Amino acid sequence: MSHMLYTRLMATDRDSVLEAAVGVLSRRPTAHLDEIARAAGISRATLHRIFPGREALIREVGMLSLRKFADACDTAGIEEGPADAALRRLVDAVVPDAALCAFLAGENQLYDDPEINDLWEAQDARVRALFLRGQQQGVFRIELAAGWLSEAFFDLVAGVGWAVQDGRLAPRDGAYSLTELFLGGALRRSEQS
Amino acid sequence: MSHMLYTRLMATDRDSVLEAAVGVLSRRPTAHLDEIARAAGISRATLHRIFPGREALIREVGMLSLRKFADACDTAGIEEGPADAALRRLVDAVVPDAALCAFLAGENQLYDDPEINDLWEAQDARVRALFLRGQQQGVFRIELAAGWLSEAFFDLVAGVGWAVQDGRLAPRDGAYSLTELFLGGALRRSEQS
DNA sequence: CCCCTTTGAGACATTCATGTCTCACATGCT
DNA sequence: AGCATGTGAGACATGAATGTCTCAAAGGGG
Repeated sequence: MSHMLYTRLMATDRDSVLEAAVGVLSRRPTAHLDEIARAAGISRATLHRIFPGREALIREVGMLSLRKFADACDTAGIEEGPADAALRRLVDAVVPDAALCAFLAGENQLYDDPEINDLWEAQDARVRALFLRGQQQGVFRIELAAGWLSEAFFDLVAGVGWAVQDGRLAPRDGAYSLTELFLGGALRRSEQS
Repeated sequence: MSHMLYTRLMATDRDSVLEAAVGVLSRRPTAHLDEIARAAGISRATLHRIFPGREALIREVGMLSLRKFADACDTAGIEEGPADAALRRLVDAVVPDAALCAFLAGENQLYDDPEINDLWEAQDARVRALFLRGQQQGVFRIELAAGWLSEAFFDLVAGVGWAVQDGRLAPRDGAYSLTELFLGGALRRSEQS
């Protein structure tokens, strides 16, 4: 009985620790465990009790980030309807977790793990497919490779994550700024489409 | 006499080592000194003779990167003429050294150094001023904050650096892809401006 | 041809983050 | 109150990367 309760408490604890870890690691990938533990409000000993070691912690953060990104793609339904509308939905779904994407972008060592790499590859393929579909639908420019659009999109999502974390961008401006710049570009147009 | 010759040799050596270091560090900020030395084609001992230690090496790479970026801003003449044309010139000037920007973006610890931070602040201010001028000239959209445009621009430059380094983007496509996406956005427009 | 300088390879000490352990304390339940 | 479990603080060992040294070899200049 108490076992199940502990399990549930541990679960929420794990996630809250992981989110605190993202906050630190997305900004400083080499942060010490002391720092991460302090950010999570626990001691280094407890951190070690939850995760066997640094490697495991990083891995778990990566898995959480990828899971959340996959969830965002699901809720946004990026394979449904017009590609531009799908992308707008994706932005809205993913910007709240932009810090996770910033972490994924900065922690290249993550992709040494085959499972992580496969998961990432799968999500990346989904996004690439979205851009490819958009080009076939005639809503995205065909002069820019779908792979580049996908890559640039991730870069900007990560950029929003960093900017919000450092207070250079208001959280509520994130989605708008990202969507407008990515879809519309920086140039002002006399003739509005 | 031989002294001056040595000095010159050392100087070119320093720069070539720094460039090799950028190649490694922009992708893996935690790379060991062995790795960096091997990438530069020298031994760890010689690396230590040129730079007192890891910290100094990182610092020098940061200084070189900032210097090169400042040079790119100078050659592009970003404070001259229409802002959109200035930005195109800046892209052309900076894309060859995009890996350096990728390094600057990933090595946040760099900015603990006041001198580095000041140099960066100065360049960032120049780019922000460019976007602000563009907005005043009516060529850049005013719905997007100049600070955000500047930040997103750096993110995309770094993204180009990473993509080129990993072979996901052809070097000669870098400038075009960056300019077109950043200025024009991903959306295709029926009425071409 | 000899000497000077630089380099590379390796051994060695040192530092620091990590991983492991113990113990005292707090909290929650019976 | 008594007990059990989880936690924090700290000591300690370990391992890896760094910093320092020596020495033999290579290359260049006089």
